[in-house]
Amino acid sequence: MIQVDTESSESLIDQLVRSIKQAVASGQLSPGQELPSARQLSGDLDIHWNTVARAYRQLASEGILFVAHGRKTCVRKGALQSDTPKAEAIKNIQEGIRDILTRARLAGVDFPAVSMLLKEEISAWK
Amino acid sequence: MIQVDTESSESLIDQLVRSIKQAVASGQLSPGQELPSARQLSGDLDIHWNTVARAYRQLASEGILFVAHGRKTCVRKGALQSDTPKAEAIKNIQEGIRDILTRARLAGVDFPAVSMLLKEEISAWK
DNA sequence: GCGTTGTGTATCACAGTTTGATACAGTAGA
DNA sequence: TCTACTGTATCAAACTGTGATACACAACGC
Repeated sequence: MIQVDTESSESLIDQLVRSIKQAVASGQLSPGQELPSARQLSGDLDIHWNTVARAYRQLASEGILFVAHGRKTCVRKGALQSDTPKAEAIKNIQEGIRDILTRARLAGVDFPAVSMLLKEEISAWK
Repeated sequence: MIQVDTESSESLIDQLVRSIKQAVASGQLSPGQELPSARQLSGDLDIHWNTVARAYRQLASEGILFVAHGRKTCVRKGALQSDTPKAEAIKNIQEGIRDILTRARLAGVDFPAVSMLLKEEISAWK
């Protein structure tokens, strides 16, 4: 479920943060649910456990996870009740959309196709 | 038109590459059109000109720009006729979409709103 | 032709970031 | 309370991004 690619130019921590956020947003990880320990997950992914611990801490600072010394890490109840202002979030999403449209056009994929892909992804979402 | 943010965590080169790609994809820069020299653009953006030169080279390696020693840099004719396989491009776009849906859900923005934002961006595209 | 000016290229050095190693400290449960 | 398991803190090595600066090629005016 949670994956990283050692070859990617994106840092391991960023990949972990993104991957875990996606798991939470998609419902693969529910509020309250425990995550594997940093050491255990790092073993599965074949990276250093400190890297996982750092990703956990970053997600905690963003209000997604609950992390405490000596205890298991879990998804924060309320991870899905954002505290960031909507306007900013929307601006952020717009930037992402512009980026996708850029990639699509440069790759010769037309915009109706992108719309369709969005619809598909939405219905694939749990 | 081309902008960078020195405060951003994204590297200057990546920002430039993204920004220029967007300009090409949106038609603000047309195939054949000359870009400002690295030194000139760097002056406008208040960064080192070597950084701009590096972004130009990266875009050249991706087939977007035509760069040659001693000559002005321009948008490659055929920048919009991609040579990357469609299947790969679509996978790439899907990843981008998943990322946007993740951000939306975590920010409490619902999916119909995302669809609408996409429609808006598409119609705003030149 | 030839010099001047403008362009991108190459390479080195410094700074910041990412990752790994390892010692530490808190928690839970037998 | 002891053990096994959590996350935390901190230092060092490797890597990456950026800047400085010397170089080489092209265009243009004389």
